[in-house]
Amino acid sequence: MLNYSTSEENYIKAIYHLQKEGSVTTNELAAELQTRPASVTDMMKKLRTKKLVHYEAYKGFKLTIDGKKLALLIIRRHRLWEFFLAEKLKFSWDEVHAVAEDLEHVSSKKLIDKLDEFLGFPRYDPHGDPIPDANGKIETGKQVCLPDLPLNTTGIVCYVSDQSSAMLELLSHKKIGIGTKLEVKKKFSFDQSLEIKLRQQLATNISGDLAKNIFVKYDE
Amino acid sequence: MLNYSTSEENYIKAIYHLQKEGSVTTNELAAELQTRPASVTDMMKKLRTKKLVHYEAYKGFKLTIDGKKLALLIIRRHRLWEFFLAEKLKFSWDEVHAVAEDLEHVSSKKLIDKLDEFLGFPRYDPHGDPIPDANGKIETGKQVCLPDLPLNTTGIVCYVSDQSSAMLELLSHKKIGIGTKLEVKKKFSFDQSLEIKLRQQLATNISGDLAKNIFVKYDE
DNA sequence: TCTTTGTTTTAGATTTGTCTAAAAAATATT
DNA sequence: AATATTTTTTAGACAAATCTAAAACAAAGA
Repeated sequence: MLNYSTSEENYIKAIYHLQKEGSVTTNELAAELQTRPASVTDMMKKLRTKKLVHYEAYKGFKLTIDGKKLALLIIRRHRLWEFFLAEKLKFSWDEVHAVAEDLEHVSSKKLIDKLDEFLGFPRYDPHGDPIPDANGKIETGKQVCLPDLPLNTTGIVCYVSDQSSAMLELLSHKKIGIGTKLEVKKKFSFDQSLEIKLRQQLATNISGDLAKNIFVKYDE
Repeated sequence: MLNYSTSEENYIKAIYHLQKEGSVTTNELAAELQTRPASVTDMMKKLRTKKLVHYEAYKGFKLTIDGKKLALLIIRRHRLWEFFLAEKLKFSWDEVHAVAEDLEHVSSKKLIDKLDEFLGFPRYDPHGDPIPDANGKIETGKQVCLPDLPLNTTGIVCYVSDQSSAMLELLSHKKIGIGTKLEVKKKFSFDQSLEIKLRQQLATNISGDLAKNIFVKYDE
């Protein structure tokens, strides 16, 4: 894999994030990167000659296979550093992003793969976003704790952080386990309790304490 | 502390390393940084306006107080990352430098101070060079294991890595302890054994196995 | 001291990434 | 369909960091 400038990497990453589907426009990219449309056009020409984007004048851009690979590599670096900062250096949830923005451009492959190993091959960053593996494979969807599941979005329970018998007793009584599908219908700010829909039917209430320990996967 | 470009930081670091004493010349710096004398002159004018170096045309350069502070900060980052790479990511001794060259330019103060804490406030990097603390204080001298002590240079024993009773018995028999002054007079490649001078007088022989576990401080 | 040699600086060009302002193309409106 | 609006691209400029080639300066030798 060749080496790319910080600027090139930031463009590639931004296209990846915007390119949920369809292609990305000049103005969208300029807004995302806090830059001017003219700068975007300049950079797109360069990334086209490097075969990282498909681009024809006035027709928007899409990542090529190579561009997508590069994007996933940068995201891998970013999310591994975020995990490191939160887990090992005890940065708070909201501080990790800014620092990872810088660290993600350090390009040593060995560094990232060893960091991955050191961290125990984590699968999600501190925001619940999946971390691509060394081959660029990435899970679809996101993993968050139950209070962070958007309203009326189906999530699948995938992990429970507190494994005490008291916790497990409560869960089995409510018939919630790994793989259970659920939706959050309402959040009560008073006590952080949630009203959820279980297996497309039953409505139940869950305390804030319980909800914090339940992790679910969902598709954005 | 303001923010400086990677290039500016590399110049500052290079001046610090060359500026053992006296001032640094254009050609010296150009050689150190693998660049051209003309580029050095250009950069020196810039660093002068930023008050990081003292510089008059044709008279060489010296770091200002601020320049020295910045140099020590960069060296702190570099050596902490080296320690991290060797200690946590299990990079080998000779691989850490290149990667740390990139990491050292990530400028978050909080990152470095938290990394320092995470690593347990190490005092020496994997090459035995001292790590400046958060205030920019740095020890003079270097810490290495005995086989790496240059010939005919006085070192002071400061640490013994293997603390087994067999090891300590051998050391006390040879009257070597923390604080003992010694010099290496000869190294035998056949078995890595050393001939050393103890307390400015006695000559003794030390096996390679023993020598590897004895750490000494010395001034360069 | 004058001259030669070597070092350092200047002048001008290049590359990368950005910008502004104007032109061109695409899209929307009447 | 013709016109107005918005989007995108081009053209030309700029700052940072570098380079080459030439000029200026300093140091050393005759």
